[in-house]
Amino acid sequence: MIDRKKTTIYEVAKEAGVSRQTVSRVLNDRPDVSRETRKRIKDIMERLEYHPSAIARSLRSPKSFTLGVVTAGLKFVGPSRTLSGITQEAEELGYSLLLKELASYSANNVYPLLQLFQAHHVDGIIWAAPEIGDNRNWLGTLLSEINIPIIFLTMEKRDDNVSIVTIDNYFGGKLATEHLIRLGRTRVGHISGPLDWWEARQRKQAWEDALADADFPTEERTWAEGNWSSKSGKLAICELLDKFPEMDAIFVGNDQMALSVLQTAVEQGIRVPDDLAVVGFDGIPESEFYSPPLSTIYQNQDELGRTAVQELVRLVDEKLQDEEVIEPSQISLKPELIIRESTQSS
Amino acid sequence: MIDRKKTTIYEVAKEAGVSRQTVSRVLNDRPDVSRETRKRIKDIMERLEYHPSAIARSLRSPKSFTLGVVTAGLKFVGPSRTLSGITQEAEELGYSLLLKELASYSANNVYPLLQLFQAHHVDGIIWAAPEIGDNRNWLGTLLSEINIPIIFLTMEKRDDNVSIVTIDNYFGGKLATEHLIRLGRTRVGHISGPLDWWEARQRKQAWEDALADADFPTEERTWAEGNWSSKSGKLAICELLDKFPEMDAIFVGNDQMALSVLQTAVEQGIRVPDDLAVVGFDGIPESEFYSPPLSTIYQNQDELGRTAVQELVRLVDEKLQDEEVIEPSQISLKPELIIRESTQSS
DNA sequence: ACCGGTTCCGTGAACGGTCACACAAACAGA
DNA sequence: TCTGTTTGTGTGACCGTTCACGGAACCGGT
Repeated sequence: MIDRKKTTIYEVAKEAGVSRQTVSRVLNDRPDVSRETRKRIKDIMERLEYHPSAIARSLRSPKSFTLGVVTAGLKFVGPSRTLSGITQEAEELGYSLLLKELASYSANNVYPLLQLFQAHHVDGIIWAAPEIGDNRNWLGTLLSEINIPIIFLTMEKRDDNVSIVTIDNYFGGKLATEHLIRLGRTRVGHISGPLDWWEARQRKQAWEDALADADFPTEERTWAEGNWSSKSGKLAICELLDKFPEMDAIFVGNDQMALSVLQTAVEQGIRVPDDLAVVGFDGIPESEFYSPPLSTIYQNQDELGRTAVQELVRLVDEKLQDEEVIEPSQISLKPELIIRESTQSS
Repeated sequence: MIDRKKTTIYEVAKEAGVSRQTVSRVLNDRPDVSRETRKRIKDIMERLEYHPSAIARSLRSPKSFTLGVVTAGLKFVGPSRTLSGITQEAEELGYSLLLKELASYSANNVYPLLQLFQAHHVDGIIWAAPEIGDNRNWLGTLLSEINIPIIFLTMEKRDDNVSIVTIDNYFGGKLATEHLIRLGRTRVGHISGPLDWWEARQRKQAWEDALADADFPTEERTWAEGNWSSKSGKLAICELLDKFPEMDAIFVGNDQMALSVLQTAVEQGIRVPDDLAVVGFDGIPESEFYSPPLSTIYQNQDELGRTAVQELVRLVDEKLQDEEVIEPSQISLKPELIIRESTQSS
């Protein structure tokens, strides 16, 4: 099947009694080859089990059909779901992926990464690592120097022409908080994600704004900060119950932390939703099987990844044709509210 | 920083007044270049912001420093944790990764995949997709024809010389079941994963064997099959409570399904662990925050991935030197029992 | 019989490096 | 002084493909 010595275009050409260029034309489905010759060459390629070398191809031609992907925090559900969407869509569009996971969230090693991608002639780059602290500072300086289309996931809209695909976290936060308000809750607490994450800030801001719109106060003592993990959620809910004992509802920054809220409620004899209504964020499949089932904001990370690939490929192709001036795309996907028993008794 | 037209080895050579070969020698840290020349060339490379083309390099030289990775089910926790370990270790060892996710678990599209990896001149392949049904049938026929080292994750040991790194699922199942037996439970049920998965079969077999060793019977009515998801766990536990009402302990195939067991216990007024002791499998971080906290078998998937990369790189280097006869490695990592309140009241 | 347009195919160069080898200078030992 | 070895450097070919040409054969139309 796969030979020790791989067959090249030359051998196919010799076998068919044509030049290598004609074989190349067949390979790329160029029109200027006669029916019979094409057929004959294709048969020979089949028989010789010839497969073109992607490496040699990307060395010579402007397109490599390879995309670079930067991710971070693969051990968490969100990033890996997104990556899954990316792999599937890339497969369908005929692209391979060069994957890099950022070990830390800091920005210091961005340049070598871009360098590596360029060394591998990737056609485009998907930046799927979360926006944290100043780890996007390099954008201003580096981005203009790069000749490779980049698409960013989950980051704030900008005025410069950067292409972005994101999930509307602010909208999601509004959905969650307004749902609680509509239930008649007036003292709504919040456990945020780490506030150097843009997503965490968006969700928290939405919580504040929604309550302000309804003329309910938010204070320092009505929220606490976690780091997305269940463990941090545990600490946060304990702190919050202490600071804000009259709390009758809570919007938690993600489902993992919300799990700890439910556990703590059980331990302390707090009835959910009667004493405390709980809404999470993410909509992971397990949330339906918490006790009680968790109301949450579902974000379709799979689609996020797929959309990113689609847009990036569009950018790549546009660039290859127009040679100049690509309009950047800024796409925002809307999350959805899922109502379960942690806010509404059945 | 990153120039529009990338600089090549020629420009560096011209600037330094030497031949391209000398520059290449500096690039590869060959000994036969004088101190001063090396220094001068390195400075010039710095100044010109020269970076070698990985593509051109892998076209000519026997090593590409790229590994192919095949994964499946990235949206689940296990595979993505493993992948995370792979990315980190590959990064440390200076390898890039070409990632492919199998859309389905069937075996039909293995050949194109191997073909693709070969076209990209990968140095080695990590097969991190689970062994399901007959999706490893291709091994016998294809493997011998391939000239690229492959390492398999999580599969049964074989007599032919295939390199494997795996977690000892049978051992983990023993740990879990024997723990329950030691607690004095005599009617231990089981919810398995899908039995076309090798891992699921191993865990179930261990459950049977452990109970047999203790002279407790296992019957058709004392277990049920799930598909790893919480949803399937829900169905399974309901079925099992019906078939096997006197059950006083249960070993569940993974933590997600165990979550549903706990939820169902709450709903039906079954006290955990008093009426029913529960052990899961995987040791996901959330399991500590279930109600009650879940006893489980922790498997270090991160290390699994790291080990796989280490072994693969070893194979690659050996092959490059010896030209023949590589001893295959079969490594088995042991999971650990974590005892929490779902089996032992605090 | 001449011309322009298709249709089909081939040749040299290029992509950006590395490999094998040749070779000159410097140094050592006899 | 001659030979042998080490040290440092350059030249041509090559990896496997595509690009920019160029050109032959055939067609219908005048």
